[in-house]
Amino acid sequence: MTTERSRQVRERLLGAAAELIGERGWSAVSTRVLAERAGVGPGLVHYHYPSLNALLNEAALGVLAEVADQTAVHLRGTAPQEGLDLALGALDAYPGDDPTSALFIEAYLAAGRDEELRRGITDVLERFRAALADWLRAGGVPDPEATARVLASAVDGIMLHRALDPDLTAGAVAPVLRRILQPVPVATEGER
Amino acid sequence: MTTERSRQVRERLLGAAAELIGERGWSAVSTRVLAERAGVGPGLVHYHYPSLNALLNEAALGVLAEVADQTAVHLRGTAPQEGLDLALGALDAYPGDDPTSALFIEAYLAAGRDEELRRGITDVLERFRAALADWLRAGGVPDPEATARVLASAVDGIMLHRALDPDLTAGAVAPVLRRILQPVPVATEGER
DNA sequence: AAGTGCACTGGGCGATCGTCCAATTATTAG
DNA sequence: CTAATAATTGGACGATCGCCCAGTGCACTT
Repeated sequence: MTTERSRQVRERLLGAAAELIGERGWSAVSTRVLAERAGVGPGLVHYHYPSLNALLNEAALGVLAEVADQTAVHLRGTAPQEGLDLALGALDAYPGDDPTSALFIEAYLAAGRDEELRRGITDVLERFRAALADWLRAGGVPDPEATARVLASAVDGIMLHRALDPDLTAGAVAPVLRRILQPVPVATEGER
Repeated sequence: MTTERSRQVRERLLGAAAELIGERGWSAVSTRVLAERAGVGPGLVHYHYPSLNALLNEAALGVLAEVADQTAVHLRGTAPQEGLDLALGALDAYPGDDPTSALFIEAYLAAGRDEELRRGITDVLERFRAALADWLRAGGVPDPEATARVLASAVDGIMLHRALDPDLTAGAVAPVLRRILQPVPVATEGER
């Protein structure tokens, strides 16, 4: 039987893994530093998980799913422009060189080399894109499906670049990204 | 003295490094597999380069600079819409799960953990963003500086997502991304 | 108190890591 | 052709890797 204490240990291991993936990079996380960060013996990793990689997969997927679902919930019910500002503001909490931002990118890369992780991330991403498309559709944004894809990619791209370009703040990005949410050439009456 | 033959060997080492970074990930490239891929003895790596990481830095930076400069040249003189289609078409040559795409992302991540690499990539990126901004300005796109930043980020983000979303083709992305290049509906661009 | 079983420790296993270096080969200078 | 220098090899070094496992501690039942 699995006790409450062991559940807490697994949680600490997952938390330590999420930190270390971002700090050191996916393939540079070792069982020993992971165990040390979690405050347990080195052998515990392979007691609770079949392999180190399985632990890393679960840790990364957990963080991704949590951030994605939480973002989708926060967006629900807001107008496109308002929601965009809100999402970008939340993005400002991740400076780009923090462990969480790096974890996202590391997970995407690792997914290209691990079939199981790829499936998991694809599921999370598909759900997030669907929620994003619904939100865009409700806001009257044209071509919501394709727009959702591009928007999700662009936000991750900004997260990726932000570590190398401190000027890439939400304030600088928002006015440009806003154009994506507006209908094409035909001049309608201005909002704002 | 450095002979022609040794120059070719260094080139083969750099080429092998660029491949392996994309295939295995930055921190999973070892001196021995690198030397084997380049067809030389394992000791040659540290004969030509002070460390393995120095070789990886130079290899990644070389590819990045080449792609960036080449893209900037191709864009020069084209109209915004036309150039965007051209750039996205060229992007289709990288399916997302190919070594070159992954190399880009790996290099960005590694830059967060290596000060020297960070400086090198920042230079390349700054040059590319400046060229992109000039091109946008010539095309009459509003706020060319910020637009260039967002566009560069978005393209990298699409490259990142493409490995996980085969539907993210140039054809699906272009119509959405095109909106970025268009002025906002209401002519007067007020500032706050 | 003895028994049972999960949680956990710490060290051992062979493999591989980055780096270094003596020895060997290829190239060039005199 | 010989001497000198550059280029290259393959193996050694200690450290670290993922994984495994015999042994210990602890909570709970009987």
